Amino acid sequence: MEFKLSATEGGTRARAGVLYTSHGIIETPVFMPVGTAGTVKGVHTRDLKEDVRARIILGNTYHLYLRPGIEILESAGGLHKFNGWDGPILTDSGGYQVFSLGDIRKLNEEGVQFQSHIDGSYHLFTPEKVIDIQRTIGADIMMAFDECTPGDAEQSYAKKSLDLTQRWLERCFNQFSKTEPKYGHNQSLFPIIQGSSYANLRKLATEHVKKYDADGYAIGGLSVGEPENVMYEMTEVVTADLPENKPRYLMGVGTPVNILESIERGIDMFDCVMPTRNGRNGMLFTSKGIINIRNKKWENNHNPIDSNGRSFVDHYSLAYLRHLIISNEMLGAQIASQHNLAFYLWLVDTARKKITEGNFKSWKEDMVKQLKIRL
RNA sequence: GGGGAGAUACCGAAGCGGUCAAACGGGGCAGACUGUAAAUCUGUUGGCAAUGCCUUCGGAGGUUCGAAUCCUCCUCUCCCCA
Repeated sequence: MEFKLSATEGGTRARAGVLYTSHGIIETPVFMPVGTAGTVKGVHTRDLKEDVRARIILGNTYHLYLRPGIEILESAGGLHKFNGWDGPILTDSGGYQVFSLGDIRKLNEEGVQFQSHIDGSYHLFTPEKVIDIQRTIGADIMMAFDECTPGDAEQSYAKKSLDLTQRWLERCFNQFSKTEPKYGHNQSLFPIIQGSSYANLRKLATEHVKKYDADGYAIGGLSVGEPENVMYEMTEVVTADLPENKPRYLMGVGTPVNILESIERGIDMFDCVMPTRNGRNGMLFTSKGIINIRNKKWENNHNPIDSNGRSFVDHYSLAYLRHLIISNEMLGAQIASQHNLAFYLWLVDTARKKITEGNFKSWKEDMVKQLKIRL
């Protein structure tokens, strides 16, 4: 995998680049729709590609391992064949589930024992196993197995957690070098920088991951309960020390404002469930601000969802979408998800364009104001 | 014509002498959601000058210190038999 910077903007750390993968090129900054269980919920791959214009999507190791199971994925010929998405795929390692599954998992040096949220059965994830599973899934970008440390962790715990993540990283890279891709395309492994809300730990973590000379670097453990300004501070601390010639991925972030602020701080890649999950729950992101489509005020508004939107679903009316969401009609969730994703991709595409033109910063300032408005 | 059951807030439905402005569902209204245990979850839902007051449980009377709850009459609905 190769990454080339194509433009930077003076006075900021914003960058535009191109990431070359076996399944196609990815222009950055990029937003990657989350497809946990092998599907970006409610959106067809054709629409993802042609309408949303997604360049890469996510899958999740933990969820795919539990269902459909790696045997099925292997016999399908990998996730690309299984779900029909022929573009690049990034898989999260299950590290986030170490965080989000809270009380149904146990963590020790060897790895994490999970209790399946589906049937309660016990499963052990180790760094080695997680690499093996991601080999079988066939992800273009695999993520290291980490502990996603909560944003409000005590420094002593954050340090202990970071140390564990670092020992696991060593084991991930060992297993990575001992194994081969299964389907004839290249796979990369990205380390994840932890350190909770402590700048000194984040710096240590950044120095540590650089030793692996990976194809890209991820920042994890942000947007997990810490204040927004802390998230930006931590991002700055890390991007200051990362190599310029490798992509930086800020995991799980975020709101449209978070994304613009983080692009300014030198991030190239993002993913977040927000456009799909919040979309299903009635929240629309637009270039004019945020809409809660369930609110009564949209009941009789027959204007398009987003007159500036570039998705074909944007011509549906606000009143119609409200009706669908209120009635729990599945088309409502589909339209809202597709609209939001198309908006997110428009946002990063436009950011890229502005960086290339050298006027990102001023555009960003205006957009941030607009994006915070509740319509 | 005879016998029986019932009428509770926007809807359905508990409650059957005080702790009832009234459980629980649904619907309505609003909020949350950041590497997806989420088409989920939370709050609220008689009125008001609101740590209190006012009006409410089909209608009108009555019993009682006190009634959605007991009694009388009326109105309406449903079921069974002719």
